[in-house]
Amino acid sequence: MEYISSDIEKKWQEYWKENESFEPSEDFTLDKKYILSMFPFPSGRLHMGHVRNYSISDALARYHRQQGKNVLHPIGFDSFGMPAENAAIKNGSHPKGWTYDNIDYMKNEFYSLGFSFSRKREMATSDELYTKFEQAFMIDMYNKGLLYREKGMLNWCPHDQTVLANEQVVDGCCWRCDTPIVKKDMNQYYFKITDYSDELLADLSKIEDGWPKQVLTMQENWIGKSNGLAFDLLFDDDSKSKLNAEFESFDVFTTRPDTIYGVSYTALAPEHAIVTYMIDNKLLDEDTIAKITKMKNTSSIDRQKVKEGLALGLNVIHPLTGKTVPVWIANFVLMDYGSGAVMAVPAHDDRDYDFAKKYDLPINAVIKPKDTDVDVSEKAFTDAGVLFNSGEFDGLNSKKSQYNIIKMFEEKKIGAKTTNYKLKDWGVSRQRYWGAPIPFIHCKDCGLVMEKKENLPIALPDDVEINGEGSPLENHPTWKNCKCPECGKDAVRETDTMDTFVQSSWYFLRFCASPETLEKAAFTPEEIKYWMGVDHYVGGIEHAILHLLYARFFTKVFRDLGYLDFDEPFDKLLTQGMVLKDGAKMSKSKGNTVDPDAIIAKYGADTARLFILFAAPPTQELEWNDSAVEGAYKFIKRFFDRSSNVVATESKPVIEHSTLSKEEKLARKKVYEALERANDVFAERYTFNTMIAGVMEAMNALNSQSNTDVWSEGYWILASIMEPVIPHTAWEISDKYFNLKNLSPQTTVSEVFVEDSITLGVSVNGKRRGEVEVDANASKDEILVAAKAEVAKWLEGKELVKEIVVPKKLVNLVIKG
RNA sequence: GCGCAGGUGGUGGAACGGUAGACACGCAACGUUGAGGUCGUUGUGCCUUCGGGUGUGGGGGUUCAAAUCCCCCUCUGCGCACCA
Repeated sequence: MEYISSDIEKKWQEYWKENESFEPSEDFTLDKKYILSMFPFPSGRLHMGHVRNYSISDALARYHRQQGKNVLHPIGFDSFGMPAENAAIKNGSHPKGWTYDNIDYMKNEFYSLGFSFSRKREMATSDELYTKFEQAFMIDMYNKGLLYREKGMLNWCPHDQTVLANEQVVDGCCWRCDTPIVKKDMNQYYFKITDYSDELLADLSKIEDGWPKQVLTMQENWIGKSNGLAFDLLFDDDSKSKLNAEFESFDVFTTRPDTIYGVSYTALAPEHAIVTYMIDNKLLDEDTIAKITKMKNTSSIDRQKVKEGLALGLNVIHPLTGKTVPVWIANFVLMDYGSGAVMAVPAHDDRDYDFAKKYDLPINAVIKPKDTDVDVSEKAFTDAGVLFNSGEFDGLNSKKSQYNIIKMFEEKKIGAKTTNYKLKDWGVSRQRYWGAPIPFIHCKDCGLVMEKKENLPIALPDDVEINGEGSPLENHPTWKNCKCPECGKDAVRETDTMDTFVQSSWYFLRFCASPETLEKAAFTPEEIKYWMGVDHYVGGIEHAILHLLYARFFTKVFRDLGYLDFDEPFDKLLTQGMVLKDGAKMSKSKGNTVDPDAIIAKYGADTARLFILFAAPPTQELEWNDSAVEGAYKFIKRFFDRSSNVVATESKPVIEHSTLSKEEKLARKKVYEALERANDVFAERYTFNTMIAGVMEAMNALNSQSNTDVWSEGYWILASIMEPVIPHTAWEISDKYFNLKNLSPQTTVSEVFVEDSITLGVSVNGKRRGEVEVDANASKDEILVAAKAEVAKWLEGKELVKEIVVPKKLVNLVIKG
């Protein structure tokens, strides 16, 4: 019988659909596994990265299903977002039609790959039902103070005409279209993620066993916690009067209080309130104001290129020495970190050093290495060391003095130990159409008012014109008009929509909702309790910060809102590597893509899945290789063809091992080795490539013998091992010969590992010189006699100083002379 | 600059201190074939005077034994980056 992939795959895909083979049970007493892969954006067609992502999660899902677990393996679409609008502008399509057409197409692709998703839980985040529950959460979060509206300087992408979160600005440019970001002053909604900075950082320890270290580190760096001293710098009298007594002081933060005696100037961000006051009140000359304005309008990338500054003509008093210190503006001081002002110690900070050199400011060294003198004539000395020229702290090391200096500031009540974070609140409003509307209303009398929950969802209007200019909701003639839920007077809806990362921050909770729950609630507490946390989360490393941080944040918020009672959503995270071709990431612009549909048409889904899981371990990059794909196809064909050696049976054949020939014994051993490797791979290593290699070895060994029972037993087990990888072929074989009974937990047989004789490597001084075959029960002395005979020529005339026998592995003889 | 990951045949990759290169791709030879492909068998790290030598980015160390552990260097990829 010939292997015709299309016939077999179609047959089983229909069978799985008709039999609802992959729907999870609602029996919450069963052992569960929640296997989740990051859901896709409905871009139109699957790419190889998708195939890899879902091949990995599907293998996990199918394995655990075979093991008798109640498996939830859902799929959905992250379907709001700008590409739908961009397509609308380009082709005149409607974002909704475009999106749902793409979803239909991609769903077919998924099922043609044989992925074992729960069909009943399919959803898209642009579904009105999804929006309904999400809007209710927004209202809850607002009421809890976790969502707020504020005017501020925002990241604005001039190309996409929308605001971006800090996380979405990459190297000063838009993460989507690479356009340089400009700052724009406007109203924006924020999630108060900074309330959770400490917990998001601390709880990384709760998931460190299940997450890649790289991701943990990236999140840690992103949150960016640093401890230090915050204190006020008081203006001298002259400066106070210059400022019309409006300002007494300003606040600075330092992580190096040990260098405080080295302060030779201070610097404000160009956006600092004192600078703004001086500009507004004409306390600076025209030329200076023009320079500051230019500084403020320079993009963040350009601002990093060269240090610029200006003296303000103000002085503050050093809190410890009492000396006056000049106040400057410096472009490297960031308004949104700390207080937007710094104390500058050029002798011990690289940035301060460059700036001092440029503007000829004093460089006063106060820290030196333990054993030598310090030299700051060429560059700053930024290491920790020993203090000098530091009054009562002379002679202390950096660490000790930091503690003492902070303590002294606290005792004198002129400063305090302070923690700063790089993490900022998450700006979530977008001035776009294709997103979830923010369910808030602006009333002239009542101000910002929440929509009533019974009126949700606030759905998008379909009749919009999308031309890329301004917000279609803002320009819609009627949609935004409404009545105030509080006073009933005319009011207008918020026309901003939510960042699409909001939808992906809780979709994994929505998947827990059973078909019965779907309409009634986002999910029930029982469902969440049973299915969460996600046992295996599979996705790309590119989400290491954005999505994974936001999802962790939402989980903690939902916990505090009382919807659930755990801290972290994803127990284990598997970040798959990229799919490359010719050494570069597959992309349309590079023209090096391989279309999954074409591979399925030519070789079948099983071949695509086998190649992808065999070519590299899942966490590594995967280089596409056409002839290796061909190789995967040939293996499946061989696997299928040789199944003709099997005799149909409904239970695994019982074999009397001792009566078998050497080849037959070896075949059984290889089969059971493959089984043990498979169990190990699924338990912790996920190196499917080695599991498949084990099956190939077993196949090679089976082919070297002709015992029908050994063939049947071998296929009983190998088809079970391979089912998560090549499900169609495995079900076809298992159905034909085993009535599918072998797709179940497999037990090992210890007798196959018992050997009559074993081969040991023999090395002399660690170098391999030969091998000996000895009886399995041979004593150490017997082994040594044989080993010495084997390598006699190497031992001749030498003194044997040590003999090491590693059981079942090797013998090492150490000689001298 | 800081952090993380990594460097093994012609290629993808095995080897969780114990016979380096499993398994596969590629290549070569032979068989099958009118030819090509498929399929099957065999070989394949490098050098070699066929004794052997050498070999996991480079150098050192620990060990009876190191791709694996430790130190230094180097290169590559990824992330963060004027964060005070």
